[in-house]
Amino acid sequence: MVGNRVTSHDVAKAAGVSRTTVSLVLNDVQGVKLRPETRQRVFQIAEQMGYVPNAAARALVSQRAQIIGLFLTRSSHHISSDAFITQTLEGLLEVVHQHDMRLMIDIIEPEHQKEIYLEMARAKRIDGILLSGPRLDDEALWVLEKEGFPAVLIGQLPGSDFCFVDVDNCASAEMAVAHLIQLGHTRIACITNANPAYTAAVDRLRGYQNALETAGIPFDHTLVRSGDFTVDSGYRQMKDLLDRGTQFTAAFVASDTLVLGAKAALVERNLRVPQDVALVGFDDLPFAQYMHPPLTTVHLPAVELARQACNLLICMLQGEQNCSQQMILDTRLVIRQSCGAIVS
Amino acid sequence: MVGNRVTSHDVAKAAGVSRTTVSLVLNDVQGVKLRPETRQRVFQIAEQMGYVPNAAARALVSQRAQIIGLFLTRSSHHISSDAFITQTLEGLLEVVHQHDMRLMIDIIEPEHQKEIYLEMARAKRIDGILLSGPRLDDEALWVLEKEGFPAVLIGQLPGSDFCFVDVDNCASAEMAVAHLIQLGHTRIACITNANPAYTAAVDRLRGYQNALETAGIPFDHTLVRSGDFTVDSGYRQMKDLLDRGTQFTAAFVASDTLVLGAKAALVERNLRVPQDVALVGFDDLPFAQYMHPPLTTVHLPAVELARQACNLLICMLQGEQNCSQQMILDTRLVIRQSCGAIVS
DNA sequence: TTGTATGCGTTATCAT
DNA sequence: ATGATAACGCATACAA
Repeated sequence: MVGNRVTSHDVAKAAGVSRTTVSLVLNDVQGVKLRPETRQRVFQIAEQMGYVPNAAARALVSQRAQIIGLFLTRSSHHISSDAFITQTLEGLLEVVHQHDMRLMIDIIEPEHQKEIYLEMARAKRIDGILLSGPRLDDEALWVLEKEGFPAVLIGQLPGSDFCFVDVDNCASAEMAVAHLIQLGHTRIACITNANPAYTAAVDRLRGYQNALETAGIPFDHTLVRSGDFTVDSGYRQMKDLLDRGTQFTAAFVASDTLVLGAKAALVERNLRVPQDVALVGFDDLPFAQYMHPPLTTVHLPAVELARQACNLLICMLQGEQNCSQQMILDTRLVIRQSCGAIVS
Repeated sequence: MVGNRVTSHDVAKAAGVSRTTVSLVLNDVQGVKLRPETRQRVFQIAEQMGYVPNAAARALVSQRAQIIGLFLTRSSHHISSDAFITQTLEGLLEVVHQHDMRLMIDIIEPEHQKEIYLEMARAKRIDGILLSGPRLDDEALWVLEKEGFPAVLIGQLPGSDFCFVDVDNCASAEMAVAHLIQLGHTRIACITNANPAYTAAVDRLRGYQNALETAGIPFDHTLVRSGDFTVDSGYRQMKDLLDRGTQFTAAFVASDTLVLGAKAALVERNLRVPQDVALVGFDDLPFAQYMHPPLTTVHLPAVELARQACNLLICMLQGEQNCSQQMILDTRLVIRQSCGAIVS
């Protein structure tokens, strides 16, 4: 029973017609008049035999796999605590379903196997690529661009012509830090969400710097730490900041995931939020509003980001020219209670 | 440049050999002696032309897509806050890479589109199925079983012969609740992780009941609420429990994700953990140890669960008979500080 | 309105 | 040691 599936040939034989007719009926080809009774019979027999056209054969002849590939530029070790991924999946699957396509998912380890998606593209295993979190040091990306393979970035890659959907990470971070400054803070620590190979990480850091500069607060590199997507890194970096005795009254942590860890490090030292240290996050993950105190954070429209990226890619796949090339979605600062009241 | 890829024909022509030779060289077919210089040249030219065999053509002839399908039985609305998914992905991708296969992912909405994976199976779009969180009311599963399509469940489906990898949800929950009872609690609330269509949810609830029964504590249905995977549901159900004035000194929340929400509801009422309400979770998600107080919870080896399930499936795919059919992985209660000290 | 023939790009079975 | 040829299952231009 395993392996030998029913083919269009079987259906044709059972229905007493040719394979062509079967194909015509099942694909509902327009401009072809078939006798209703024939159509009816074929349809019914196909149904009852459980016939489903072979995907490989169909892909081979149609030159489209009907699959889009999602690639995550995280090392496998980091993916398990990344809430952004599930939000991306939600948006993607929604759109993918609408277009009767499928989603293939993979991660690109920074070290090796960088060319996985190049291979998948060349093998036509996927029709298009969605790349979440492009890295500046990703060489395969430039090849991809040169070959003109349909791709959309969730995030940005300065200097490339890729279509992308993103938020303004820099301005958003600036907004968050400005909020802290407005509350009277001048010693503000910063823990980035990832290492500087990720464009989003450098942009958020730049936003932090801009806010400082605008307020005339000198930049102090001893207040800055680099995270790596995980809760644990948030804890470690905040602990390190504390261990070194660096003085600060507020912290901008560039990802809510890391905030969880950072807050734990604070609590461990009996430091209260927001009385001793005000906290601003980034992403507005589902749990942010349920933290104690509820977290003030930059709302990132993650699901929508994924939806738009997927729509854009599918638009390109359908050969449309008028699909807008690059989109920046709005963020907003969601003020809750982790920064306390305004001290004007 | 888009679409017209280089084929084995192109490579053969450029190398001055036949397509057969190209295939032989690139697939490193054993038992065939090719002149080293020919092999060398073919290899080099294929490399420099960026030739990658067409996946569809290869799948068509080899009858294997080299893809395994992961199906999540969550509605799309629930997936975005589900940390279990990312852990599953981590384990899966690791194994899938080892075997040079790919991963396709999809969700099965409870309402409709139940037969998605049946179609993917019949279309041979995937070689095997990994189903995370089987539901009792999933009819397509029985068809799948009847057709003998390779599948492994992450979770269990009583009454079916599917291979599966799971933990003993009942015993684990019982262990967690027993811990609470041992600490002197008798009024213990319970918020399940999902609705009763999910086998894991009913098993965990049963464990709760067993612990009560063993301790001679009467079951009180007013202490039980049903969650739906989300942080929000944890909040709502705990709030509801509180609103109704139900008395309890401890709560077993069958998923750490929901604990986040449940704890927020407690805090909102100025109830302290563990002094006023002791809390035990389930899953031991990455953030659990960083909660305040650090969460006592049942450690679920989620990544390992996925790894084993994937190994099992690939084992079946390779036609091996000796792959163990069903596995139960160990859990353990990680005692942290959300239950306070023993009040003996 | 329906059937025949061809090609999609590969692998596998033969010959040479 | 290498090349021609036949599937794999489908879609489709073309013939009937």
